[in-house]
Amino acid sequence: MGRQPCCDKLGVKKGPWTAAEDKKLISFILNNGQCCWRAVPKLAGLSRCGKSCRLRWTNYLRPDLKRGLLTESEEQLVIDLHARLGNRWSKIAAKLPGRTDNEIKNHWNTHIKKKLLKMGIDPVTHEPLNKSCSSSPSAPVETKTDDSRSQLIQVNERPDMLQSPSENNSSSNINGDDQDSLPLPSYIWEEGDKPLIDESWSFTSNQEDFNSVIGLPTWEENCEWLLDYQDFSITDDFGLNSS
DNA sequence: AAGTAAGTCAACCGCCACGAT
DNA sequence: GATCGTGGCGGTTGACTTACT
Repeated sequence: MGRQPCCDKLGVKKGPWTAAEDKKLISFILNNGQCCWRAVPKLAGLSRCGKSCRLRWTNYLRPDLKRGLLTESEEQLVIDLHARLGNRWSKIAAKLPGRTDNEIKNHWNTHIKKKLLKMGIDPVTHEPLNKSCSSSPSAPVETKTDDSRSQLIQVNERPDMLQSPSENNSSSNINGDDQDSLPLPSYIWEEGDKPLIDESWSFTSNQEDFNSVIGLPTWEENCEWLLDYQDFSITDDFGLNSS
């Protein structure tokens, strides 16, 4: 029988998104909220598949995303959660507000995996590479022989970190070098636009309280950097006005 | 300066879960 | 209960960037 493709492949654009496409998608979602993704491309005037639109939105355009590298504590949390959950990136991402599963997955594969291997830890089992089965993978406790292990213990002993990962991040500067945590490309926001906080990415009933706890910017803050960013001479019709 | 290797990350693909019918 | 449509997830790819020779 076979499934219908999520969208007919003919005439569907693939590859990197352009600024104009981003803008179309954003303004559509701002005006209509997140509805049936299959219909979004048609309604928004995009030659993209609905899946692609959803991915672009959730992984890149969502206004509540943090950008830039994961902090030490976020990384540690990812390691701990991975030890418990395995490759359930979306579950792990759910514990790190402002981070996407794709981002965490990428970071795991490019940074953390290597780091663990260097430390002599199997990134799959979270066990030391040289000894195979000293303790259960889901319980990284007891041994305090090397750094990473004791770090795991630290996290495990702090279940509070699971509640508010950035609490001990000195959250206002969650990335340490947060300046390079690139903001959402602001060319896509109209000045004065204020994305509606859809329930799907409202974490609590009181977004502001939540943000203040976990270190996410409020909308006002978001708009501030958006406007600041616009001052960096991003002016033309959706193209980046580089240097 | 040019060529190559390694690293990074946005985006795609295929599968699965789940709700509607 | 079976089928269909849709959203979501995890694995993978490939374009691009950076580091190295």
